[in-house]
Amino acid sequence: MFSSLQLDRPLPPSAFKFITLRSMKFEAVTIKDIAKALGLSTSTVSRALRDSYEISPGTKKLVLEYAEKINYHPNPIALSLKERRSRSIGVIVSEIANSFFSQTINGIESIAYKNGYNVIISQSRESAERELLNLQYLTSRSIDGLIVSVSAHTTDISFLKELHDRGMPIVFFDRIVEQISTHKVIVDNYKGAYDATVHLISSGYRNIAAISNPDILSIARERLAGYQAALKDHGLLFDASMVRYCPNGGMLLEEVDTAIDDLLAREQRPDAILACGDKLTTGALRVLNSRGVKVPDQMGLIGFANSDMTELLNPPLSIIRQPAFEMGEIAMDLLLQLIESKRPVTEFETRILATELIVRGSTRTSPTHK
Amino acid sequence: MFSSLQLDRPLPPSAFKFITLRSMKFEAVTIKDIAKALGLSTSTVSRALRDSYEISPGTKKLVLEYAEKINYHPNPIALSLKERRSRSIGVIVSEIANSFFSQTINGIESIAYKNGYNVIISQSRESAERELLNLQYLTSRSIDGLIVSVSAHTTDISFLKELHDRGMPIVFFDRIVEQISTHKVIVDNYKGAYDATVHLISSGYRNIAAISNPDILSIARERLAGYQAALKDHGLLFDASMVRYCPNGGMLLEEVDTAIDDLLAREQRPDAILACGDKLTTGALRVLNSRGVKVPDQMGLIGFANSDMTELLNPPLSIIRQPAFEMGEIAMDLLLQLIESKRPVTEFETRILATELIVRGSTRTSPTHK
DNA sequence: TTGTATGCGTTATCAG
DNA sequence: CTGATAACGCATACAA
Repeated sequence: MFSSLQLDRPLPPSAFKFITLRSMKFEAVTIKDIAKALGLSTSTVSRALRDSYEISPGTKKLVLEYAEKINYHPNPIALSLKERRSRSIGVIVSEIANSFFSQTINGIESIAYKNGYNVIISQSRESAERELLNLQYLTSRSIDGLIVSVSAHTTDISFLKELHDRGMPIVFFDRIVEQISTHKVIVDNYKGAYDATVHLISSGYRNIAAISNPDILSIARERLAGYQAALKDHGLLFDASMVRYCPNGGMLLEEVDTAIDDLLAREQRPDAILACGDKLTTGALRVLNSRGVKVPDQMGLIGFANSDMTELLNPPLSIIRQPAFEMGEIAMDLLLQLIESKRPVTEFETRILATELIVRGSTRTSPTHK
Repeated sequence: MFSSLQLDRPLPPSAFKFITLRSMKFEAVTIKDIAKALGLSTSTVSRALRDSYEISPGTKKLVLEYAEKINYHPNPIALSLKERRSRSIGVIVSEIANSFFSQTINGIESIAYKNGYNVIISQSRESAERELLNLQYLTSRSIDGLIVSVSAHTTDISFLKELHDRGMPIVFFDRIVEQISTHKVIVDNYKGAYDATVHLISSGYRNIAAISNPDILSIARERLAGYQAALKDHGLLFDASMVRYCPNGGMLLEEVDTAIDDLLAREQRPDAILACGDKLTTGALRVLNSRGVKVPDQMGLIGFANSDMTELLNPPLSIIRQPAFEMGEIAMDLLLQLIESKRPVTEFETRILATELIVRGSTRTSPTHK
């Protein structure tokens, strides 16, 4: 059954070739071709195709049938030039190969698809320079709108601001820019971090550290605020030195290494860690594993995470999950409103979605608190 | 430090609004604006911008400086219309939110970016219909080329074939279409599966089952061929009933459930499983966990996987890793060759990359075999 | 009901 | 060295 393949399968993983022919460029059918073939003018054909009331049923039928037959499709580029809209939108994220973002893009794409829009994706890889380049590139590609989650290093928002001021529809999600008034989609980061911290506390942990994205990101500040409030509400002291920042949001392995090692080396060593970002959660877990620190017995850990692999971890890891797909859907939806609103937009929304606290497995000790 | 945020942070996760004004549409600067402002003709401006030899240094300087000042960027849509190329390529994968594909897209995007190309992504979600729709949509968007990994259900390749025959540059990767002669990028699936199976055998497993993508995919056949050969080379019997197929490649949870449950219910129950696809690997692990079957003590497991979470699993899981990023880079590179070759292409390559067998953790029993 | 002319932004061809 | 004009594919105001 599989033997044929087994026999003629070349084993060495090297490149091999086979010969074929390939010629002419890909040429599309135009309205002109139809007009010529049918002895009509291009305008008549155009109108027939758009089902204009001015065209007789006969010609209409003739044109439509012929168009169908030769597989005519209007050239979207010509249309874009005419309509001054490209029907494509740009998305900027820090990296595609990150569950949260790929799920968000998934949501964006699904709504875009339904509405006949293309999604053009580019990654900043947490570099503000690259983000700016992408931004310039995308806008020079005449996109109709932009969905953005800024990099961990973005401090200069002047280009985004100018873009917005000049009328480019923009929707921010997750890592938003607070200073720009437009639609925004975020989760309740404060509550997510608060609840997660409370979960750690009620699991018996008392000395809870946090690792965070850089402070310039609003999500980082919100999450830390939630963390801090939870500590306070449960009579625990907030110690700023128990918070470690990773400038690249965990994109660099070393920064998580040092953050965790720093915490482990403290004389008052934490008994649990709150990881305030997807990459930070996986990073913390990786480092703790490699240092031989058992989670959750020797160190409690909870963090923001979206990969479906987290449910397979053993011992199980409790996480704070963001509704990534829905965030993408909503962002695209809001963007479409901006793009397609004829009149000036006067109100902007900030959609705050709930996070999901997924508690997995048993906790280290029986709760001593509440 | 964080107290300001903590105070004014709205706690209930509901939508709130604030008022702003927003008016005019986003209008780009054109060559005409420059011409008018400088009292020149559009052709002169165009030539000055392209640094043509016919233009005097004085005018050139004038134009360039003014263009810089008012932030001129050529309209790519007008350029596309003129040059009959869009400088964007289409990518079709089964789903973005899958580590393998998102890493591949990462690679594609990085090469595309360097060469001034846009990447337009769409997902088939393992549906042949949706794949066809996407294909029609992308080609009607006048893309310059296509990078495709077909869905698990794709049997009718006539549209792809016609596209290719009409001159559309196409590169296949991973799930290739063997019948179409063009560049292809795959890993040595046969060897990957062979080595993985040998690893299971040398770990002491003797009764090795496999779960696979549908047989119509060449990668599925190649992997099973490798599996089968490894069994044979080690004196083990191949039993076709030990192979279970998941029609949707593991995209549906139930299909993995039944595949694994079937295997567990056999009178001669397998002692190990080879999972021949990323989704199948995570799926198998999920089901085994939920059924209380301990890996690797009660059931050996090895599979194709790309998520970086797999390294955090405990007990550790050995996997077969595909160099996803590199595959993307190579695919984009080959596509650029096709797009930018002036003369007809006469030779097509199939790049076969090596998989990486990542062995993690200790094996269940000491090897009884070699 | 159909055809002609114009413009979207750009470059290429041809004149001047 | 610079300017006018046509063309890319399409839609539409205007003419017939």
